[in-house]
Amino acid sequence: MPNLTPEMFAKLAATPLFEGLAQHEIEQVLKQASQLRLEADSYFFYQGDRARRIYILLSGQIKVIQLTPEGQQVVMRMVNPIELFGCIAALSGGEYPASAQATKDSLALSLHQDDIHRLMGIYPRMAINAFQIMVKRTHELQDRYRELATETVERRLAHTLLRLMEQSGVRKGKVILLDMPLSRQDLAEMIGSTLYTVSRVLSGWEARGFVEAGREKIRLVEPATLRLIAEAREFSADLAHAPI
Amino acid sequence: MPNLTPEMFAKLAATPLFEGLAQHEIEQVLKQASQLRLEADSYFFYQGDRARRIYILLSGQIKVIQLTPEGQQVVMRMVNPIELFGCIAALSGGEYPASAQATKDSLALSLHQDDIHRLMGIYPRMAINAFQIMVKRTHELQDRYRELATETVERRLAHTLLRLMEQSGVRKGKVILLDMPLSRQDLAEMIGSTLYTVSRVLSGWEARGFVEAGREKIRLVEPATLRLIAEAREFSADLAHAPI
DNA sequence: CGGGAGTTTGAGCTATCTCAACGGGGGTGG
DNA sequence: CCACCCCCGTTGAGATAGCTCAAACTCCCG
Repeated sequence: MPNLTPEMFAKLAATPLFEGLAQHEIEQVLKQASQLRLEADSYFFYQGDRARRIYILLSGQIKVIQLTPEGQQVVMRMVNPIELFGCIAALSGGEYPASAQATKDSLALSLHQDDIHRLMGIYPRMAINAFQIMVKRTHELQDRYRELATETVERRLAHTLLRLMEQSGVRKGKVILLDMPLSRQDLAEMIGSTLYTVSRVLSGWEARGFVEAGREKIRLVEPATLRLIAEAREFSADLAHAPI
Repeated sequence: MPNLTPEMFAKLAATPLFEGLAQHEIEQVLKQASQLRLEADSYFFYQGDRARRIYILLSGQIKVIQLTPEGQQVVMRMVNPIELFGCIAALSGGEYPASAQATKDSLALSLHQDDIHRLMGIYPRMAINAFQIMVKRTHELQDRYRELATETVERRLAHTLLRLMEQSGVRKGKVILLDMPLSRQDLAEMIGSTLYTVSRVLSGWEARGFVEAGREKIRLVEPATLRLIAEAREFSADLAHAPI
Protein backbone atom coordinates (compact mmCIF):
# COMPACT_ATOMS: atom_id res chain seq x y z
CA MET A 1 0.00 0.00 0.00
CA PRO A 2 1.52 3.28 -1.06
CA ASN A 3 1.76 6.06 1.44
CA LEU A 4 -0.84 8.51 0.19
CA THR A 5 -1.63 11.89 1.65
CA PRO A 6 -5.29 12.36 2.54
CA GLU A 7 -5.64 14.88 -0.30
CA MET A 8 -4.20 12.35 -2.75
CA PHE A 9 -6.61 9.78 -1.48
CA ALA A 10 -9.55 12.15 -1.83
CA LYS A 11 -8.53 12.91 -5.39
CA LEU A 12 -8.23 9.24 -6.19
CA ALA A 13 -11.61 8.50 -4.69
CA ALA A 14 -13.04 11.03 -7.13
CA THR A 15 -11.56 9.17 -10.11
CA PRO A 16 -14.14 7.85 -12.56
CA LEU A 17 -12.52 4.45 -12.04
CA PHE A 18 -13.57 4.38 -8.37
CA GLU A 19 -16.94 6.02 -8.75
CA GLY A 20 -19.58 4.23 -6.78
CA LEU A 21 -17.10 2.33 -4.62
CA ALA A 22 -17.08 2.68 -0.86
CA GLN A 23 -14.13 4.21 0.94
CA HIS A 24 -13.00 0.89 2.36
CA GLU A 25 -13.30 -0.80 -1.01
CA ILE A 26 -11.03 1.77 -2.57
CA GLU A 27 -8.59 1.16 0.25
CA GLN A 28 -8.67 -2.55 -0.48
CA VAL A 29 -7.85 -1.86 -4.12
CA LEU A 30 -5.06 0.57 -3.35
CA LYS A 31 -3.42 -1.95 -1.04
CA GLN A 32 -2.39 -3.78 -4.19
CA ALA A 33 -0.98 -0.72 -5.88
CA SER A 34 2.62 0.34 -6.07
CA GLN A 35 3.83 3.85 -6.41
CA LEU A 36 6.29 5.15 -8.97
CA ARG A 37 7.83 8.59 -9.10
CA LEU A 38 9.64 9.70 -12.24
CA GLU A 39 11.24 12.94 -13.23
CA ALA A 40 10.46 14.78 -16.43
CA ASP A 41 11.56 13.10 -19.68
CA SER A 42 11.93 9.63 -18.24
CA TYR A 43 9.72 6.73 -19.25
CA PHE A 44 7.14 4.70 -17.35
CA PHE A 45 7.37 2.03 -20.01
CA TYR A 46 8.56 1.62 -23.56
CA GLN A 47 6.74 0.49 -26.66
CA GLY A 48 7.37 -3.24 -26.95
CA ASP A 49 7.75 -3.85 -23.20
CA ARG A 50 5.75 -6.72 -21.80
CA ALA A 51 2.48 -5.10 -20.62
CA ARG A 52 1.91 -6.14 -17.03
CA ARG A 53 0.79 -3.01 -15.18
CA ILE A 54 -1.95 -0.44 -15.50
CA TYR A 55 -1.14 3.04 -14.24
CA ILE A 56 -3.11 5.83 -12.65
CA LEU A 57 -1.41 9.21 -12.86
CA LEU A 58 -1.50 11.06 -9.54
CA SER A 59 0.44 14.18 -10.44
CA GLY A 60 2.50 15.51 -13.30
CA GLN A 61 1.79 14.72 -16.93
CA ILE A 62 2.46 11.85 -19.32
CA LYS A 63 2.79 11.76 -23.08
CA VAL A 64 1.85 8.52 -24.83
CA ILE A 65 3.98 8.14 -27.93
CA GLN A 66 3.94 5.61 -30.72
CA LEU A 67 6.98 5.12 -32.89
CA THR A 68 6.52 4.13 -36.53
CA PRO A 69 8.79 1.53 -38.12
CA GLU A 70 10.44 4.44 -39.94
CA GLY A 71 11.18 6.15 -36.64
CA GLN A 72 8.60 8.92 -36.81
CA GLN A 73 6.83 9.68 -33.58
CA VAL A 74 3.09 10.09 -33.16
CA VAL A 75 1.70 11.47 -29.90
CA MET A 76 -1.37 9.39 -29.14
CA ARG A 77 -2.50 11.40 -26.14
CA MET A 78 -1.54 13.49 -23.14
CA VAL A 79 -2.40 11.94 -19.79
CA ASN A 80 -3.40 14.22 -16.93
CA PRO A 81 -3.78 13.44 -13.22
CA ILE A 82 -6.25 10.75 -12.15
CA GLU A 83 -6.36 9.37 -15.68
CA LEU A 84 -5.44 5.79 -16.55
CA PHE A 85 -2.67 4.82 -18.90
CA GLY A 86 -1.13 1.56 -19.97
CA CYS A 87 -4.59 -0.02 -20.12
CA ILE A 88 -3.35 -2.44 -22.73
CA ALA A 89 -2.04 -4.44 -19.77
CA ALA A 90 -5.67 -5.43 -19.17
CA LEU A 91 -5.20 -7.81 -22.09
CA SER A 92 -2.90 -10.55 -20.94
CA GLY A 93 0.12 -11.57 -22.91
CA GLY A 94 0.66 -8.45 -24.97
CA GLU A 95 3.15 -5.64 -25.28
CA TYR A 96 2.67 -1.95 -24.76
CA PRO A 97 1.89 -0.53 -28.22
CA ALA A 98 3.33 2.84 -27.22
CA SER A 99 5.75 4.44 -24.78
CA ALA A 100 4.72 6.57 -21.81
CA GLN A 101 7.04 9.50 -21.18
CA ALA A 102 6.74 12.00 -18.33
CA THR A 103 6.60 15.57 -19.59
CA LYS A 104 6.86 16.86 -16.01
CA ASP A 105 7.98 15.25 -12.77
CA SER A 106 5.25 12.71 -12.22
CA LEU A 107 3.82 10.33 -9.69
CA ALA A 108 1.71 7.33 -10.59
CA LEU A 109 0.16 4.29 -8.99
CA SER A 110 0.20 1.01 -10.80
CA LEU A 111 -1.68 -2.24 -10.50
CA HIS A 112 -0.58 -5.60 -11.82
CA GLN A 113 -2.88 -7.07 -14.44
CA ASP A 114 -3.64 -10.09 -12.25
CA ASP A 115 -4.72 -7.84 -9.39
CA ILE A 116 -6.82 -5.70 -11.71
CA HIS A 117 -8.55 -8.76 -13.02
CA ARG A 118 -9.15 -10.17 -9.54
CA LEU A 119 -10.30 -6.87 -8.06
CA MET A 120 -12.72 -6.26 -10.90
CA GLY A 121 -14.23 -9.64 -10.21
CA ILE A 122 -14.76 -8.62 -6.58
CA TYR A 123 -15.87 -5.05 -7.30
CA PRO A 124 -17.89 -5.17 -10.52
CA ARG A 125 -18.47 -1.46 -10.36
CA MET A 126 -14.79 -0.93 -11.03
CA ALA A 127 -14.99 -3.09 -14.15
CA ILE A 128 -18.02 -1.15 -15.35
CA ASN A 129 -16.22 2.12 -14.71
CA ALA A 130 -13.18 0.91 -16.61
CA PHE A 131 -15.41 -0.14 -19.50
CA GLN A 132 -17.01 3.28 -19.57
CA ILE A 133 -13.65 5.02 -19.43
CA MET A 134 -12.52 3.07 -22.48
CA VAL A 135 -15.76 3.76 -24.34
CA LYS A 136 -15.20 7.45 -23.78
CA ARG A 137 -11.62 7.21 -24.90
CA THR A 138 -12.56 5.37 -28.09
CA HIS A 139 -15.08 8.08 -28.75
CA GLU A 140 -12.48 10.83 -28.34
CA LEU A 141 -10.03 8.97 -30.54
CA GLN A 142 -12.69 8.59 -33.23
CA ASP A 143 -13.18 12.34 -33.19
CA ARG A 144 -9.48 12.89 -33.67
CA TYR A 145 -9.42 10.30 -36.42
CA ARG A 146 -12.19 12.13 -38.22
CA GLU A 147 -10.35 15.43 -37.83
CA LEU A 148 -7.16 13.96 -39.22
CA ALA A 149 -9.05 12.46 -42.13
CA THR A 150 -10.97 15.56 -43.13
CA GLU A 151 -9.47 18.76 -41.75
CA THR A 152 -6.53 20.99 -42.63
CA VAL A 153 -3.46 21.29 -40.45
CA GLU A 154 -4.62 24.67 -39.23
CA ARG A 155 -7.97 23.40 -38.01
CA ARG A 156 -6.40 20.35 -36.41
CA LEU A 157 -3.93 22.55 -34.58
CA ALA A 158 -6.73 24.80 -33.33
CA HIS A 159 -8.69 21.79 -32.11
CA THR A 160 -5.64 20.41 -30.36
CA LEU A 161 -4.76 23.64 -28.57
CA LEU A 162 -8.35 23.99 -27.41
CA ARG A 163 -8.33 20.45 -26.09
CA LEU A 164 -5.06 21.04 -24.25
CA MET A 165 -6.55 24.23 -22.85
CA GLU A 166 -9.49 22.32 -21.41
CA GLN A 167 -7.29 19.62 -19.97
CA SER A 168 -4.56 21.70 -18.46
CA GLY A 169 -4.94 25.35 -19.31
CA VAL A 170 -4.08 27.91 -16.65
CA ARG A 171 -5.75 31.30 -16.68
CA LYS A 172 -3.16 34.12 -16.52
CA GLY A 173 -5.04 37.37 -16.50
CA LYS A 174 -6.90 37.50 -19.81
CA VAL A 175 -4.84 34.88 -21.59
CA ILE A 176 -4.67 31.15 -21.01
CA LEU A 177 -1.31 29.51 -20.62
CA LEU A 178 -0.83 25.91 -21.69
CA ASP A 179 1.00 24.68 -18.65
CA MET A 180 3.37 22.19 -20.20
CA PRO A 181 6.53 22.13 -22.26
CA LEU A 182 5.26 22.03 -25.82
CA SER A 183 7.60 22.36 -28.77
CA ARG A 184 6.57 22.82 -32.40
CA GLN A 185 7.76 19.28 -32.91
CA ASP A 186 5.46 17.99 -30.16
CA LEU A 187 2.48 19.76 -31.66
CA ALA A 188 3.34 18.42 -35.09
CA GLU A 189 3.46 14.88 -33.72
CA MET A 190 0.04 15.37 -32.14
CA ILE A 191 -1.67 16.44 -35.34
CA GLY A 192 0.26 14.45 -37.91
CA SER A 193 2.17 17.32 -39.46
CA THR A 194 5.67 18.81 -39.43
CA LEU A 195 7.30 21.30 -37.12
CA TYR A 196 7.71 23.69 -40.07
CA THR A 197 4.04 23.83 -40.89
CA VAL A 198 3.10 24.19 -37.23
CA SER A 199 5.58 27.05 -36.88
CA ARG A 200 4.10 28.82 -39.89
CA VAL A 201 0.53 28.48 -38.64
CA LEU A 202 1.46 29.74 -35.18
CA SER A 203 3.35 32.66 -36.68
CA GLY A 204 0.30 33.54 -38.72
CA TRP A 205 -1.93 33.44 -35.66
CA GLU A 206 0.56 35.39 -33.60
CA ALA A 207 0.69 38.14 -36.23
CA ARG A 208 -3.07 38.45 -35.85
CA GLY A 209 -2.88 38.35 -32.06
CA PHE A 210 -4.78 35.10 -31.51
CA VAL A 211 -1.92 33.47 -29.61
CA GLU A 212 1.48 34.19 -28.13
CA ALA A 213 3.91 31.46 -29.02
CA GLY A 214 7.21 31.29 -27.21
CA ARG A 215 9.91 28.71 -26.88
CA GLU A 216 8.09 25.55 -25.76
CA LYS A 217 5.14 27.47 -24.47
CA ILE A 218 1.88 28.72 -25.91
CA ARG A 219 -0.50 31.32 -24.58
CA LEU A 220 -3.99 31.49 -26.01
CA VAL A 221 -5.05 35.13 -26.25
CA GLU A 222 -8.31 34.64 -28.13
CA PRO A 223 -9.60 31.12 -27.54
CA ALA A 224 -12.91 32.14 -29.09
CA THR A 225 -11.19 32.92 -32.39
CA LEU A 226 -9.39 29.58 -32.27
CA ARG A 227 -12.76 27.94 -31.80
CA LEU A 228 -13.98 29.67 -34.96
CA ILE A 229 -10.92 28.49 -36.86
CA ALA A 230 -11.40 24.94 -35.55
CA GLU A 231 -14.97 25.00 -36.82
CA ALA A 232 -13.83 26.54 -40.11
CA ARG A 233 -16.03 29.56 -39.56
CA GLU A 234 -13.17 32.04 -39.59
CA PHE A 235 -10.40 33.14 -41.94
CA SER A 236 -7.21 31.18 -41.85
CA ALA A 237 -3.66 32.22 -41.06
CA ASP A 238 -3.15 32.09 -44.83
CA LEU A 239 0.34 30.67 -44.81
CA ALA A 240 1.23 31.59 -48.33
CA HIS A 241 0.56 35.29 -48.62
CA ALA A 242 -0.22 36.68 -45.21
CA PRO A 243 -0.72 40.45 -45.68
CA ILE A 244 0.82 41.01 -42.25
CA MET B 1 -35.93 -13.43 -25.12
CA PRO B 2 -35.26 -13.60 -28.81
CA ASN B 3 -35.83 -16.87 -30.56
CA LEU B 4 -32.30 -18.02 -31.31
CA THR B 5 -31.32 -21.12 -33.20
CA PRO B 6 -28.93 -23.40 -31.30
CA GLU B 7 -26.18 -22.50 -33.76
CA MET B 8 -26.77 -18.82 -33.13
CA PHE B 9 -26.64 -19.44 -29.43
CA ALA B 10 -23.40 -21.38 -29.73
CA LYS B 11 -21.86 -18.57 -31.74
CA LEU B 12 -22.97 -16.03 -29.17
CA ALA B 13 -21.58 -18.08 -26.32
CA ALA B 14 -18.22 -17.91 -28.09
CA THR B 15 -18.32 -14.11 -28.15
CA PRO B 16 -15.51 -12.45 -26.20
CA LEU B 17 -18.23 -10.59 -24.30
CA PHE B 18 -19.56 -13.83 -22.82
CA GLU B 19 -16.25 -15.56 -22.30
CA GLY B 20 -16.08 -17.21 -18.92
CA LEU B 21 -19.82 -17.07 -18.33
CA ALA B 22 -21.83 -20.21 -17.75
CA GLN B 23 -24.48 -21.32 -20.23
CA HIS B 24 -27.35 -20.41 -17.89
CA GLU B 25 -25.81 -17.01 -17.18
CA ILE B 26 -25.67 -16.22 -20.86
CA GLU B 27 -29.29 -17.26 -21.11
CA GLN B 28 -30.18 -14.89 -18.30
CA VAL B 29 -28.47 -12.05 -20.14
CA LEU B 30 -30.08 -12.85 -23.47
CA LYS B 31 -33.51 -12.83 -21.88
CA GLN B 32 -33.17 -9.06 -21.76
CA ALA B 33 -32.13 -8.73 -25.37
CA SER B 34 -34.30 -7.79 -28.28
CA GLN B 35 -33.70 -8.81 -31.84
CA LEU B 36 -33.60 -6.53 -34.85
CA ARG B 37 -33.42 -7.55 -38.47
CA LEU B 38 -32.57 -4.97 -41.10
CA GLU B 39 -32.01 -5.21 -44.79
CA ALA B 40 -28.94 -3.87 -46.54
CA ASP B 41 -28.52 -0.09 -46.61
CA SER B 42 -30.89 0.63 -43.73
CA TYR B 43 -29.73 2.06 -40.43
CA PHE B 44 -29.66 0.62 -36.91
CA PHE B 45 -29.30 4.12 -35.56
CA TYR B 46 -28.31 7.55 -36.75
CA GLN B 47 -25.62 9.89 -35.52
CA GLY B 48 -27.26 12.19 -33.00
CA ASP B 49 -29.91 9.68 -31.87
CA ARG B 50 -30.27 9.26 -28.14
CA ALA B 51 -27.93 6.35 -27.30
CA ARG B 52 -29.93 3.81 -25.32
CA ARG B 53 -29.00 0.41 -26.71
CA ILE B 54 -25.87 -1.60 -27.26
CA TYR B 55 -25.91 -4.02 -30.18
CA ILE B 56 -24.34 -7.37 -30.91
CA LEU B 57 -24.23 -8.26 -34.58
CA LEU B 58 -25.38 -11.82 -35.24
CA SER B 59 -25.15 -11.94 -39.00
CA GLY B 60 -24.57 -9.60 -41.89
CA GLN B 61 -22.27 -6.60 -41.70
CA ILE B 62 -22.47 -3.05 -40.37
CA LYS B 63 -20.61 0.08 -41.36
CA VAL B 64 -20.11 2.73 -38.67
CA ILE B 65 -20.07 6.14 -40.29
CA GLN B 66 -19.38 9.56 -38.91
CA LEU B 67 -20.58 12.63 -40.76
CA THR B 68 -18.55 15.83 -40.54
CA PRO B 69 -20.28 19.19 -40.14
CA GLU B 70 -19.40 19.79 -43.79
CA GLY B 71 -21.17 16.61 -44.81
CA GLN B 72 -18.17 14.45 -45.58
CA GLN B 73 -18.40 10.87 -44.42
CA VAL B 74 -15.73 8.97 -42.53
CA VAL B 75 -16.06 5.22 -42.07
CA MET B 76 -14.96 4.52 -38.52
CA ARG B 77 -15.10 0.75 -38.78
CA MET B 78 -16.75 -2.30 -40.28
CA VAL B 79 -18.58 -4.50 -37.78
CA ASN B 80 -18.63 -8.24 -38.36
CA PRO B 81 -20.73 -10.93 -36.67
CA ILE B 82 -20.50 -11.33 -32.89
CA GLU B 83 -18.92 -7.90 -32.54
CA LEU B 84 -20.41 -5.12 -30.45
CA PHE B 85 -21.49 -1.77 -31.80
CA GLY B 86 -23.20 1.24 -30.33
CA CYS B 87 -21.13 0.87 -27.16
CA ILE B 88 -21.46 4.58 -26.55
CA ALA B 89 -24.83 3.70 -25.04
CA ALA B 90 -22.85 2.40 -22.06
CA LEU B 91 -22.42 6.06 -21.12
CA SER B 92 -25.77 7.33 -20.00
CA GLY B 93 -27.24 10.50 -21.37
CA GLY B 94 -25.34 10.77 -24.62
CA GLU B 95 -26.00 10.54 -28.32
CA TYR B 96 -24.57 8.14 -30.84
CA PRO B 97 -21.52 9.87 -32.32
CA ALA B 98 -21.92 7.94 -35.58
CA SER B 99 -24.50 6.11 -37.65
CA ALA B 100 -24.66 2.34 -38.07
CA GLN B 101 -25.65 1.24 -41.55
CA ALA B 102 -26.13 -2.34 -42.69
CA THR B 103 -24.00 -3.17 -45.73
CA LYS B 104 -25.75 -6.53 -46.06
CA ASP B 105 -29.01 -7.90 -44.67
CA SER B 106 -28.24 -8.07 -40.99
CA LEU B 107 -29.49 -9.41 -37.71
CA ALA B 108 -28.52 -7.99 -34.35
CA LEU B 109 -29.38 -8.33 -30.69
CA SER B 110 -29.59 -5.26 -28.54
CA LEU B 111 -29.56 -4.58 -24.83
CA HIS B 112 -30.84 -1.47 -23.11
CA GLN B 113 -28.20 0.49 -21.25
CA ASP B 114 -29.98 -0.03 -17.93
CA ASP B 115 -29.97 -3.79 -18.42
CA ILE B 116 -26.32 -3.76 -19.46
CA HIS B 117 -25.42 -1.86 -16.35
CA ARG B 118 -27.46 -4.13 -14.10
CA LEU B 119 -26.23 -7.34 -15.72
CA MET B 120 -22.61 -6.28 -15.48
CA GLY B 121 -23.14 -5.70 -11.78
CA ILE B 122 -24.40 -9.27 -11.46
CA TYR B 123 -21.88 -10.86 -13.81
CA PRO B 124 -18.59 -8.98 -13.31
CA ARG B 125 -16.93 -11.17 -15.88
CA MET B 126 -19.08 -9.55 -18.54
CA ALA B 127 -17.94 -6.09 -17.45
CA ILE B 128 -14.31 -7.20 -17.54
CA ASN B 129 -14.82 -8.67 -21.00
CA ALA B 130 -16.43 -5.46 -22.21
CA PHE B 131 -13.53 -3.48 -20.78
CA GLN B 132 -11.06 -5.69 -22.60
CA ILE B 133 -12.99 -5.43 -25.84
CA MET B 134 -12.81 -1.65 -25.65
CA VAL B 135 -9.11 -1.71 -24.79
CA LYS B 136 -8.49 -3.77 -27.89
CA ARG B 137 -10.60 -1.46 -30.00
CA THR B 138 -8.76 1.62 -28.74
CA HIS B 139 -5.53 -0.10 -29.62
CA GLU B 140 -6.69 -0.83 -33.17
CA LEU B 141 -7.93 2.70 -33.60
CA GLN B 142 -4.58 4.04 -32.42
CA ASP B 143 -2.88 2.00 -35.10
CA ARG B 144 -5.14 3.45 -37.75
CA TYR B 145 -4.57 6.91 -36.37
CA ARG B 146 -0.84 6.43 -36.66
CA GLU B 147 -1.22 5.18 -40.23
CA LEU B 148 -3.33 8.16 -41.19
CA ALA B 149 -0.82 10.52 -39.60
CA THR B 150 2.29 9.08 -41.20
CA GLU B 151 1.56 6.96 -44.27
CA THR B 152 0.70 7.63 -47.91
CA VAL B 153 -2.70 6.86 -49.38
CA GLU B 154 -1.29 3.81 -51.09
CA ARG B 155 0.04 2.26 -47.90
CA ARG B 156 -3.14 3.06 -46.01
CA LEU B 157 -5.19 1.42 -48.72
CA ALA B 158 -3.00 -1.68 -48.62
CA HIS B 159 -3.35 -1.88 -44.84
CA THR B 160 -7.09 -1.47 -45.08
CA LEU B 161 -7.57 -4.16 -47.71
CA LEU B 162 -5.44 -6.56 -45.68
CA ARG B 163 -7.49 -5.86 -42.58
CA LEU B 164 -10.72 -6.41 -44.48
CA MET B 165 -9.26 -9.62 -45.82
CA GLU B 166 -8.59 -10.89 -42.30
CA GLN B 167 -12.03 -9.90 -41.10
CA SER B 168 -14.13 -11.15 -43.95
CA GLY B 169 -12.03 -12.42 -46.81
CA VAL B 170 -13.23 -15.47 -48.69
CA ARG B 171 -10.72 -17.72 -50.41
CA LYS B 172 -11.68 -18.31 -54.06
CA GLY B 173 -9.08 -20.60 -55.55
CA LYS B 174 -5.81 -18.70 -55.38
CA VAL B 175 -7.32 -15.26 -54.89
CA ILE B 176 -9.14 -13.83 -51.91
CA LEU B 177 -12.46 -12.12 -52.44
CA LEU B 178 -13.54 -9.33 -50.11
CA ASP B 179 -17.05 -10.47 -49.47
CA MET B 180 -18.83 -7.16 -49.21
CA PRO B 181 -20.04 -4.37 -51.46
CA LEU B 182 -17.14 -1.94 -51.49
CA SER B 183 -17.09 1.07 -53.77
CA ARG B 184 -14.12 3.36 -54.39
CA GLN B 185 -16.00 5.94 -52.38
CA ASP B 186 -16.32 3.56 -49.42
CA LEU B 187 -12.62 2.79 -49.46
CA ALA B 188 -11.80 6.48 -49.71
CA GLU B 189 -13.94 7.18 -46.66
CA MET B 190 -12.13 4.48 -44.73
CA ILE B 191 -8.66 5.85 -45.37
CA GLY B 192 -9.37 9.57 -45.49
CA SER B 193 -8.87 10.05 -49.21
CA THR B 194 -10.91 10.56 -52.35
CA LEU B 195 -12.53 8.10 -54.70
CA TYR B 196 -10.31 9.38 -57.51
CA THR B 197 -7.07 8.65 -55.74
CA VAL B 198 -8.32 5.23 -54.64
CA SER B 199 -9.31 4.45 -58.21
CA ARG B 200 -5.86 5.42 -59.48
CA VAL B 201 -4.07 3.31 -56.89
CA LEU B 202 -6.25 0.28 -57.61
CA SER B 203 -5.73 0.73 -61.36
CA GLY B 204 -2.00 0.82 -60.78
CA TRP B 205 -2.12 -2.36 -58.72
CA GLU B 206 -4.40 -4.06 -61.19
CA ALA B 207 -2.00 -3.27 -64.05
CA ARG B 208 0.68 -5.07 -62.03
CA GLY B 209 -1.63 -7.97 -61.22
CA PHE B 210 -1.73 -7.51 -57.44
CA VAL B 211 -5.51 -7.17 -57.33
CA GLU B 212 -8.60 -7.47 -59.48
CA ALA B 213 -10.92 -4.57 -58.91
CA GLY B 214 -14.44 -4.73 -60.20
CA ARG B 215 -17.61 -2.80 -59.59
CA GLU B 216 -18.01 -2.76 -55.81
CA LYS B 217 -15.82 -5.78 -55.38
CA ILE B 218 -12.14 -6.39 -54.87
CA ARG B 219 -10.16 -9.58 -55.25
CA LEU B 220 -6.70 -9.80 -53.74
CA VAL B 221 -4.46 -11.76 -56.09
CA GLU B 222 -1.17 -11.21 -54.30
CA PRO B 223 -1.83 -10.42 -50.65
CA ALA B 224 1.86 -10.88 -49.93
CA THR B 225 2.73 -8.03 -52.30
CA LEU B 226 0.11 -5.84 -50.64
CA ARG B 227 1.75 -6.61 -47.33
CA LEU B 228 5.06 -5.40 -48.74
CA ILE B 229 3.43 -2.22 -50.00
CA ALA B 230 1.77 -1.66 -46.61
CA GLU B 231 5.14 -1.97 -44.93
CA ALA B 232 6.72 0.27 -47.56
CA ARG B 233 9.15 -2.44 -48.58
CA GLU B 234 7.93 -2.60 -52.16
CA PHE B 235 7.61 -0.29 -55.14
CA SER B 236 4.48 1.76 -55.36
CA ALA B 237 1.79 1.88 -58.01
CA ASP B 238 3.46 5.13 -59.09
CA LEU B 239 0.34 7.05 -59.95
CA ALA B 240 2.00 9.72 -62.00
CA HIS B 241 4.00 7.86 -64.62
CA ALA B 242 3.18 4.18 -64.43
CA PRO B 243 5.31 2.49 -67.13
CA ILE B 244 2.47 0.03 -67.69
C1' DC C 1 30.46 34.26 -24.40
C1' DG C 2 30.04 30.30 -26.96
C1' DG C 3 26.94 26.31 -27.87
C1' DG C 4 23.05 24.00 -28.76
C1' DA C 5 18.24 23.26 -28.84
C1' DG C 6 14.32 25.22 -30.52
C1' DT C 7 12.38 28.24 -34.03
C1' DT C 8 11.67 30.89 -38.25
C1' DT C 9 11.59 31.55 -43.00
C1' DG C 10 12.38 30.90 -47.94
C1' DA C 11 12.21 28.13 -52.12
C1' DG C 12 11.05 24.31 -54.51
C1' DC C 13 8.67 20.00 -54.89
C1' DT C 14 5.12 16.49 -54.84
C1' DA C 15 1.39 13.72 -53.28
C1' DT C 16 -3.03 14.34 -53.39
C1' DC C 17 -7.20 16.87 -54.22
C1' DT C 18 -10.49 19.04 -57.42
C1' DC C 19 -13.05 19.50 -61.35
C1' DA C 20 -14.52 17.92 -65.67
C1' DA C 21 -15.48 14.66 -69.05
C1' DC C 22 -16.16 10.23 -70.55
C1' DG C 23 -16.96 5.06 -70.19
C1' DG C 24 -19.36 0.84 -69.04
C1' DG C 25 -22.28 -2.61 -67.11
C1' DG C 26 -26.33 -4.30 -65.14
C1' DG C 27 -30.92 -3.74 -63.48
C1' DT C 28 -35.44 -2.49 -64.70
C1' DG C 29 -39.41 -0.96 -66.74
C1' DG C 30 -41.75 -0.64 -70.88
C1' DC D 1 -36.38 -9.06 -73.97
C1' DC D 2 -34.14 -5.13 -74.91
C1' DA D 3 -32.92 -0.44 -74.48
C1' DC D 4 -32.16 3.06 -71.54
C1' DC D 5 -30.45 5.07 -67.56
C1' DC D 6 -28.05 5.52 -63.62
C1' DC D 7 -24.61 4.59 -60.72
C1' DC D 8 -20.03 3.44 -60.41
C1' DG D 9 -15.62 3.81 -62.26
C1' DT D 10 -11.68 5.82 -65.07
C1' DT D 11 -8.71 9.24 -66.68
C1' DG D 12 -6.76 13.74 -67.68
C1' DA D 13 -5.32 18.34 -66.43
C1' DG D 14 -4.57 21.74 -63.28
C1' DA D 15 -4.41 23.54 -58.58
C1' DT D 16 -2.64 23.42 -53.89
C1' DA D 17 -1.78 22.26 -49.10
C1' DG D 18 1.74 20.84 -46.93
C1' DC D 19 6.30 18.50 -47.04
C1' DT D 20 11.41 18.76 -47.55
C1' DC D 21 15.65 20.78 -47.34
C1' DA D 22 18.66 24.48 -46.33
C1' DA D 23 20.02 28.35 -43.86
C1' DA D 24 19.81 31.74 -40.57
C1' DC D 25 18.19 33.39 -36.15
C1' DT D 26 17.25 33.57 -30.98
C1' DC D 27 17.07 32.47 -26.79
C1' DC D 28 18.64 30.14 -22.64
C1' DC D 29 22.24 28.12 -19.99
C1' DG D 30 26.31 26.98 -18.38
